[in-house]
Amino acid sequence: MGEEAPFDTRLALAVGGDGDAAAKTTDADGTGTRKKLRLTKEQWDFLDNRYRENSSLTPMQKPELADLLNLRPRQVEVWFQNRRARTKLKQKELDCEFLKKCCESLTEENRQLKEELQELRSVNSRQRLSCDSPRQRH
DNA sequence: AGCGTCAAGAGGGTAT
DNA sequence: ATACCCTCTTGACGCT
Repeated sequence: MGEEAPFDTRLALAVGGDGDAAAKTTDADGTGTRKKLRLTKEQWDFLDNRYRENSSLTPMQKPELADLLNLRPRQVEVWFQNRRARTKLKQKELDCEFLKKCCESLTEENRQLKEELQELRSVNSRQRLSCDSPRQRH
């Protein structure tokens, strides 16, 4: 995967284009099922830029961003929360990959060392054999 | 149909 | 007590 572009063709449909994203989040149709909100690419990019500057919100930033992007402060808060979680998960995956490589190279090193040891042992036993054999008298 | 992604809810921890 | 965070979970949605 990777830090792929989070948006695709759905983008155009996000928040229905009326700008009132917040109103679309919960039970908008009165059926008890909450509607799925997708932030627009612009909203996402804006939040992402702010996230890259600072991964946590200052108390001033939350209402400011919410106002700017026409979202509820809670939505901005949740976005940052989820963004941090995604970053952390991504890092875990990278760490895991790194450890896997370490493990592979150590396994290979171990294999080579065992091979060397085996070789040394057989050389050693051959030498002992030749020393221990009865000496020929003339 | 199953899967991945994302926004949001729930619940618990911590600092002030 | 309340504001903020983290983690896990849920539900909607698009894609294959």
